[in-house]
Amino acid sequence: MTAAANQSGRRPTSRRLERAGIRDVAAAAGVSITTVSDALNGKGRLPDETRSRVREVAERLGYRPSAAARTLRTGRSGLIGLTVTTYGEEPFTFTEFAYFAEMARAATSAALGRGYALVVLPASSRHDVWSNIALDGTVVIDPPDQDPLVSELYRSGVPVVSDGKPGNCPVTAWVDNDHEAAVLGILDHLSEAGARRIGLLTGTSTDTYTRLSTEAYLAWCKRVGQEPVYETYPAHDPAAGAVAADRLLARPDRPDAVYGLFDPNGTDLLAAARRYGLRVPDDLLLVCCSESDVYAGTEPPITTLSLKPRRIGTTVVNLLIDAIEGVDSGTGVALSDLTGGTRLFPPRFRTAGTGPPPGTLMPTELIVRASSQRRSPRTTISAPRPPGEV
Amino acid sequence: MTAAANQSGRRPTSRRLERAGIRDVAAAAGVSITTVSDALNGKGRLPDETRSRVREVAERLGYRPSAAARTLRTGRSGLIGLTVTTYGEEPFTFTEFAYFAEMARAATSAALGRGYALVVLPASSRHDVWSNIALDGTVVIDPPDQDPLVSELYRSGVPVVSDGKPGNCPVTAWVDNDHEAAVLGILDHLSEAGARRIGLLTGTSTDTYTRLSTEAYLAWCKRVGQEPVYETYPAHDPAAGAVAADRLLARPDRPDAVYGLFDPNGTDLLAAARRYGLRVPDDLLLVCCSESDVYAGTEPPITTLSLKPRRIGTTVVNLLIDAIEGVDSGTGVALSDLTGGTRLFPPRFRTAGTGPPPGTLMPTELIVRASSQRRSPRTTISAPRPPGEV
DNA sequence: AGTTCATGGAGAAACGGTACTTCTCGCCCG
DNA sequence: CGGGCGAGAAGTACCGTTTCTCCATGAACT
Repeated sequence: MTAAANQSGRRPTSRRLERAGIRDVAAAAGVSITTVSDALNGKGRLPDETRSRVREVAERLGYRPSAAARTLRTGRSGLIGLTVTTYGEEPFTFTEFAYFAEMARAATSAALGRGYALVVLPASSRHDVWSNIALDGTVVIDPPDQDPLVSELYRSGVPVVSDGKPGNCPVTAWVDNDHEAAVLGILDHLSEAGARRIGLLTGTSTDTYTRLSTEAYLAWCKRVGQEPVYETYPAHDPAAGAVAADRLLARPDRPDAVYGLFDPNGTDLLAAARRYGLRVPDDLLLVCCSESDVYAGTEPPITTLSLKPRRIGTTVVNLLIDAIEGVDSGTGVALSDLTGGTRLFPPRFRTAGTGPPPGTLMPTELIVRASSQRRSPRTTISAPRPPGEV
Repeated sequence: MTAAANQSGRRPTSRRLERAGIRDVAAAAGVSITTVSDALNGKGRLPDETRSRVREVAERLGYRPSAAARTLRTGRSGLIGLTVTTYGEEPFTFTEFAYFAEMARAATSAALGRGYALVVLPASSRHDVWSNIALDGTVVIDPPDQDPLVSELYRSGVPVVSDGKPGNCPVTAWVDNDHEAAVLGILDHLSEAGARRIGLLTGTSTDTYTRLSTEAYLAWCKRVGQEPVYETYPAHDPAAGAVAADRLLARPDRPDAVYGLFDPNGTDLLAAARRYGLRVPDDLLLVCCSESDVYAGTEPPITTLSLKPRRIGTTVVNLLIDAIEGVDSGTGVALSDLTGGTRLFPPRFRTAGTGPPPGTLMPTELIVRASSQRRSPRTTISAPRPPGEV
């Protein structure tokens, strides 16, 4: 059955050593290309015998369907963009901080588990790079207010799910930690450990994380009647953190406990404390937000707040893929409900409509170590573990 | 000029709110789609007036060319795969170690700079994920001998460049550090600092890095007449490292200097030394291979070997894109030369032919800190910086 | 006046699949 | 005995670009 591909008249020029196409398989198996497509994709009504025969022929010919052609026809590429923010001159902070690294890893893994692959794209990349890639959807990390990129993606119909509650950008959905609850929890924790004046090391940027956390701190201060004691610095500048930590401990109204919002704050504060002869936790209680496990090994070990980035990454991707498949699957599996808005943990998805995009708040986890306890150190107690993986 | 797209008779069904296509632009501008394509891509012979008019119309309509269609037609997707190895049960070690994280970041950046985006793909992902993505080429990190994935990619004509000298897989090109020179340099450095018996903490896996480094160590021992003192452990198991470090220092023939091949070895060895009451660097000289800057802050700071992952990532990607564009550009910019084989720093590219794939060896950098010096600590001396960026 | 040539642009064939629609049977049933 | 039905499979219109070929037209040249 060498009814070659040429017989179909579709290949006028002599075929070079190019890859086998679906037509070659069809010719070799003595069936139509429709049958080949159906057999390989498990569609259509075909007896198992035909199906397996076609598959075998395809295997023998080393046939690999063209992803480009499939994407063009089906409108789905199986590609998800992972937008990473860019600070300063460096292309992006992707993998710079443990948070992003872990989040990205979990996101990649989750996407792959559902048959999608992730494309890493800095938000600042040239427009042509973005539009040169067929994306089924995009995960955007911590979008700034009015991000033009996000707006355009959203407008052009590409689902966008953000990690971090978006400011003014329209997104399909978003996921974030309950930063307010986290900060309040830490402040209470420090209070219970005996802190009388709790300081905050925070950032100058206006992203949601910094803003919500700082606001929660200020609200707490007002509530308990403590004068706020905080220092700010540009979080993306690693050197500035040490300086700010020093400033905070050099103040006349020096705090006896500090919460640092960013990953390196723990070591910065520890070093500053050492310079001022302050002993941790005796003279100074310390907590910082970090995903790094180096704080389990510092002297003393430092209590950290984990944002559980893996959980976030997984959730974000799943939400995005739900949106992609829900919206486009045609069957219209109406998962829609209510009017959208913030809800707690078990994420759901809203298919269409107006109003605020649905958001999901994920809990954080406080890993209590010696630096925030005046007695019985070395105990590691976690907040009650919520359901869900990771 | 509402000569609508329907006039062409190509859109029988009523157009919904879909994105504008090139036909819509052509109709709106009153030209043919060829002209639109040429105008937008800077091709063809068109007066500037037409060009700018078409561009303006396209802009007004919010036209974005379909990446899928372009890919199908041109055979180029602008996508590069970044294959990450997978250890144990975790999906992949991507971003697990600082080396990979930095390398990936540099690779992403380099690719973007040349108009390509990176797709992160674990080597273990299901075959269908791989073949579902149109890749112009692939970067593979540390391929194991006879990697079937790499073989198939290579066979199907996709350029493959590996980070790490490949074992038996055919690749287009590869980049690696000069591990032998690095290890010999460290051993000499430790010797000069007064070490009499240098131990090695190495891995059990058979990847090139581990193998070459260990062999270099053994060769050095034989040359200087020292009995080898080393312990091995599965490098992907973080807990095993501490145990192995302990074993090494518990030996009757305890070394007075140790080089640890993996990132966490520094802290592991430091902790083990403390347990045995050994002072660093007085009783024990320490060097480990790491990209982490925590070793600048340990007590004492630890001398590290940096593999300069950013430089590697950049080089790998550039080599790959050279291969992609060199092979397919048709113009045949014959960069070809010689017969291929290992060469030092300035990377070149071989277009075709048989024989060993061209490899590029990149130098490493020893960051000397207190842990490997008996006198005058705190000095940071680098190896002479080679040309090239980063 | 007829041939070149450059200019500006249109036509249509791919690219390689997928998904409707249609066709041909053989069979069952009224 | 005709029509409906369902299985098995083929036909073919797209998906939205790029690119190759070709066609006018007018100016310049012989």
